[in-house]
Amino acid sequence: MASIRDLAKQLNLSPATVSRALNNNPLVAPEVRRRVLTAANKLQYVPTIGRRETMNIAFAYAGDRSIGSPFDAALMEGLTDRMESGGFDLVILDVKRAVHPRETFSHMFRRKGIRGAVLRTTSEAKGLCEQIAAEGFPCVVVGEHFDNEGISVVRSDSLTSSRDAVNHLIDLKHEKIAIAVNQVDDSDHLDRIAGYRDSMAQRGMAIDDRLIFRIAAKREGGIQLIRRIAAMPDRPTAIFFADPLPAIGAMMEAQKVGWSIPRDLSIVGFDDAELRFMVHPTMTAICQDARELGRVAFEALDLLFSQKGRELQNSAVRRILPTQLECHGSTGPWLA
Amino acid sequence: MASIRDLAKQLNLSPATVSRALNNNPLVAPEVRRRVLTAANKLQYVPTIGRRETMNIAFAYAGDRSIGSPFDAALMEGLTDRMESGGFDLVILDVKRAVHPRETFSHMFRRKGIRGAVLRTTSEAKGLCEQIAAEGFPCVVVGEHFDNEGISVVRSDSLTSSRDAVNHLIDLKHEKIAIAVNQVDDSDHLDRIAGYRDSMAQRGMAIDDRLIFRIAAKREGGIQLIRRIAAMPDRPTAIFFADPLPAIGAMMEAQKVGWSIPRDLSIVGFDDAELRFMVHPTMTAICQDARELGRVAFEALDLLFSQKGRELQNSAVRRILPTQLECHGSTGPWLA
DNA sequence: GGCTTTCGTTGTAACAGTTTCATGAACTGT
DNA sequence: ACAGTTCATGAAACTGTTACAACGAAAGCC
Repeated sequence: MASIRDLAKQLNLSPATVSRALNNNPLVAPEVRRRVLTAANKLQYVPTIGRRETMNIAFAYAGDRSIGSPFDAALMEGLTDRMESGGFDLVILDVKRAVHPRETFSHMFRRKGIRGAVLRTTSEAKGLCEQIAAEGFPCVVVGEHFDNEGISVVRSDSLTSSRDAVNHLIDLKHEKIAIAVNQVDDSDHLDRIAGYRDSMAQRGMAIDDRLIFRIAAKREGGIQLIRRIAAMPDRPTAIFFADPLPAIGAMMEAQKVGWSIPRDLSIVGFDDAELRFMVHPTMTAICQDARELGRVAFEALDLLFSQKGRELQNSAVRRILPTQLECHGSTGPWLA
Repeated sequence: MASIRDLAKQLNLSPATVSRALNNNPLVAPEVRRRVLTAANKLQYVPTIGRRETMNIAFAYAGDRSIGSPFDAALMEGLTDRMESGGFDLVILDVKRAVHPRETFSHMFRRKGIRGAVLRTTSEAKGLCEQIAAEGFPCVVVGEHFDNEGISVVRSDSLTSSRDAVNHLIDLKHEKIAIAVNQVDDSDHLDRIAGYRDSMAQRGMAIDDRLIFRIAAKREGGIQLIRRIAAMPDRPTAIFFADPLPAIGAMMEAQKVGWSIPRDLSIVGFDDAELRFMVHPTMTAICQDARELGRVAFEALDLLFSQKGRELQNSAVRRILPTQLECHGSTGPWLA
């Protein structure tokens, strides 16, 4: 509704200055820029081209750009599925790179004609997402969760399925069950640890903190973990991996060391794509439907758009999708 | 350079009508629209917002959308690597979906403020790419090649490395060497067959057409191929796969059938990502650097932009990147 | 046939945002 | 104190888009 000229009138400025402030032109006083930006946020300014509203949605990386992962690809696929019916276009973005020095994030999005963002983040960049949401820009975070109630989130529920995974291993008579989690903390991964603890406690198993491993969420991490436990006096007989790639690395390395899977070691992994079918033996894994996650993310964003007009505060959306434990060939009974 | 008002003046129309024609508004006579579009193409019309040129580049799927593959993801990663320095944004697009009925492709791109496109295509949609290029819209096709000299192409050279792959198998004393290629024809895959034939002929091996298999480029395709050759009286002892996923499917299925790799069967695959490290044993494969392909694609497009001003015709760019044969654990000498 | 109505097409004008150029204020050097 | 420089801003000119009016041709009605 509010145009640049409306903002200008309200702030006693010229449209030119407002435009410059919004575009991060250095030729504008910092104090004036701040006033313009706060006004733009308060009045829910949306840029238009001519008389048409811009129709871009961003797939934005908040932390390190993990584009290239199957998870992200599937996410985008789901997003575009739903988007094109509404005439939206998807723009790929790295917020840290795209933002100019001393520019607000919402400001950067508006400059690019973006109406809303689907945020991908790593744990260390969570604060960045909170900042964007706090600026009042319509955004949905995928795959993380926040204590902050004001942030819209779409993610999978890994707590329940983590319990299922560990229960599955206990049912198979394993007694020394390890868990391997990404070394950088992340609420979703904390859930997986919580699921592990829950299940162990509920089934009356002792929890040995030395069996909770922090590793790099890459193939390398799994390889190194196998080397570590191979040197242990009484090694675990089953490992639950909270990430896809290290699980695969571990399966390879275990076989290289001469262990047979699942006879000498059972492994439960995590899979967003079809990696579980590409290894030998096929991998028992917790599966999340990343494509569906993308679809739901767009629907959440769309809801946010329609809410934005009516009511401003406390309109956060939270969608939690179930994940499933699929049993394949990498887990078996412990016979020793 | 040319604005909507320039076009209007030249065509004796109002700016409004030109804008409508360019935006596929139905309220414009078909004859008038045709005149506007040809003029827009001739004058190399580029839309601007205010006085600023739009800075969008499309990653466009011409055929079936294969977004979700590691190859595409890596391609995008490479593209964005180079793009952001120039202030460009990447827009994901499905041309068939995005184009309105009776709308030109270049027209659709311009409507969305897109300056140039990187085209991903399947073999059956090659004609679509030729059409876009014929309309004079700056575009680069990735991964295909064309007889048509006027189309800019960035691709890997799979001919040489296909020869290397087959030579490698011949060096290992294999005598019955099969090749498995995607069942839909595609110039890049024809190259791989040509490389196979070249090498076999040069080394004095008989070419048995029954050892040239057409399969689906999915994991399933590889699985079914193994079942087929398991039933053959004198089966091949080595297979060269021209696609990543069936190679992996085949390795799995072969081991399921009880064959040991590489003792009972050698396999050379194809890899755009890191799949070769995720299977057991690690897979000998022809590797292409998809990320680099993306970088080069942007550079080609950038070159096209700068050429466009000076000279109109015959400014097609062709970049062919080398691929490499990496030897791992899935190939070994034939001892029978 | 003459009139009105309707529909399709086009132009005018008002609007969106951006940038060039000019203007004035504040600061700096002598 | 005065000239020169730098910085911030506004007016104006220019993008592209759409609401509204206007025009003309075809169709319907008496």
